[in-house]
Amino acid sequence: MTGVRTQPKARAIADSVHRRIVDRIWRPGDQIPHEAELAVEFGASRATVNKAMQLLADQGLIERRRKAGTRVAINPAVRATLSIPVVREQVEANGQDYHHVVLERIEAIPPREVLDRMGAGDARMVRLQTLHLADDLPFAFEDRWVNPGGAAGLAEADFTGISVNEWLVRYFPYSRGLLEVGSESASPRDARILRVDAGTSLLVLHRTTWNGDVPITDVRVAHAPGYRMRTAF
Amino acid sequence: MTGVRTQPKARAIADSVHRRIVDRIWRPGDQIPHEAELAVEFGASRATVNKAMQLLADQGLIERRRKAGTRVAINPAVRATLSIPVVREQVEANGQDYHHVVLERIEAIPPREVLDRMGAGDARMVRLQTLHLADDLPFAFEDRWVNPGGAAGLAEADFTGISVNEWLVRYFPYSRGLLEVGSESASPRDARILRVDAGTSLLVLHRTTWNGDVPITDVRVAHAPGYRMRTAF
DNA sequence: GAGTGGTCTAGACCACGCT
DNA sequence: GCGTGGTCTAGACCACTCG
Repeated sequence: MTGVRTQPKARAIADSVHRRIVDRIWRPGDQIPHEAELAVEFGASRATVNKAMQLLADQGLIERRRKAGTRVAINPAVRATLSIPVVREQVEANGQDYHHVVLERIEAIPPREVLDRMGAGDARMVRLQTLHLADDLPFAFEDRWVNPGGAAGLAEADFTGISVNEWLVRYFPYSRGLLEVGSESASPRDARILRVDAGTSLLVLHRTTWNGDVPITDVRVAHAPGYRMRTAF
Repeated sequence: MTGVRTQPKARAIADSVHRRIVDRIWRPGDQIPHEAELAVEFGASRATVNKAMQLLADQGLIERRRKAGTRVAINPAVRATLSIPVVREQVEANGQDYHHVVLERIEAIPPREVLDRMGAGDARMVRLQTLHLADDLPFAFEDRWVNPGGAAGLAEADFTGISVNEWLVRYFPYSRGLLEVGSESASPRDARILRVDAGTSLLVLHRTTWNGDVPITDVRVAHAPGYRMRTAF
C-alpha cells in the first residue's frame, strides 16, 4: 500500500453513513441509530460522530431533530456551493490575459429598483460601469452602484489599475449579501458593449452586499455568451 | 430584555472576528492571533475557537495554514450555497399548483456529449423528457438520460404520479455530482414546449450525478423566462 | 418527563510546513 | 526544529421537542 492518505475519522464515518444510504441499507425516511450507538459501532467519541453527522446534515442528506432523532431525508435538495472569485482571477485561472476598462463613472440617485434592493432611501451614489476583458475580448459587463457612505475613499480611488470589483472586495468586506442568477436577452447597450447581437442570451448575476444595515454595493454582471458557472457537489 | 435567543459560543466568536474584519481592525492580508490566544481572550476552549474559525474559513473570509497561522483573505471569493429542491417543491413553495407531463420516454444510446459527461461507454439508457407546469403554465422543461444500471426498477416505474426528478431523488441518492449553470437561447423545441418564441433567453441547469463511478443520470433543465435562482450569503 | 442532538471543556497527540 | 492548526476523546450540561 502506498500513498493512502489517512482520512479524518469524522470524514470516514460520514462516508460510511453516506454509503449505507446510497446502498439503500438506510432508505429515505428511515430513522438511523442515534449518536451514542454510532459512536460505539465506529469506536469513536460522540463528538466525532456528531461532527460527521453535521457534515451530512449540511449537505441535506439527513435531517436531525432533538428527541426525534435522525432520519434520511426524503427529497434531499441538491446543495452546491458556488464560488465566485474576483473577475480578474476568473480570467487568469483560464490562462487568459485580463484587463478592464471603466466606461462610466458618475454620481446620481439610483433608480427605484436599485434603492429598493439595497434598502436605502433616496441617496446619491456612484455608478461605475466596467468592461472586463479576457485576451482583449469582452468577458463581462459590470454595472455597479456603490454607496459612498459604505466605502470610504471611493471618491479619491483610481480604478484604472484595479477594478472597482477588486477594490471593494479587498478593502470592504461585507457582512451579508444576496445573489440572484438569471438569464436575460442582451439589451442594445449590453450588445454594443459585449460586441454581440442584441437579444443574445446572457447569464446575468445580480449581487447586493451590506455591512450590517449599511448598503455597500449593488451590481449586475452580464457575462459574454458561453460563460458557465460550474461546481461539484 | 426579552426574547434574546442565546447564541452558540462558537458562533458568537465567529461573529466577533467577522466584525473586526469588517471594521478593518484586522485588514486583508493581516495575520490574526492564533487559536490559543483567542481562546484566552474569549474565555473559551481552543476547540470552540477552532470551530468558530473553521466557519469563517469555510466562508472564505480567512485563510489558515499550519505554522503560518491565520490571515484575513485578500480577495475573498463570494461563496454562496445554492439549494435546488425537487421541481414540485419549488413550484408549491411559490403557492402554485404543480403538475407534470411526460413528453417522451424512449431507450437509446445517448449522444457522445452526454456519454462523455457521464464518463460512460456506449450504453443504452432511458431518455425521459418532462414538462413541469405551475398553475398550468410551463415552468421548466427537463430532458434527462437515466442509466438503468444505476436505477433499479426504472423500466417498471410509472412516472405519471411522480416525476422522474422526484423518483430519482427519493430512491437513488447519489454520492457526487456536477452542476453547470448557463444561459441559452431557446431552441425551436424548447420554444414549442415552453410556449415562448425561439431565441428567448433561458436559464439552463445541467446536472450529472454518480453513485461512486456508476453514472445515474444526466439532466438539462431549461426554465421558463423570468426564473431566477436566489440565495443569501 | 425523558430521549436525542447541540454544545462546550480540558487535555492530548499529530501533521503540516515555515524557517 | 518547532509553532500552528487539525483532530480526537471523555465527560458534562443543556435545549429542544416528542409522546
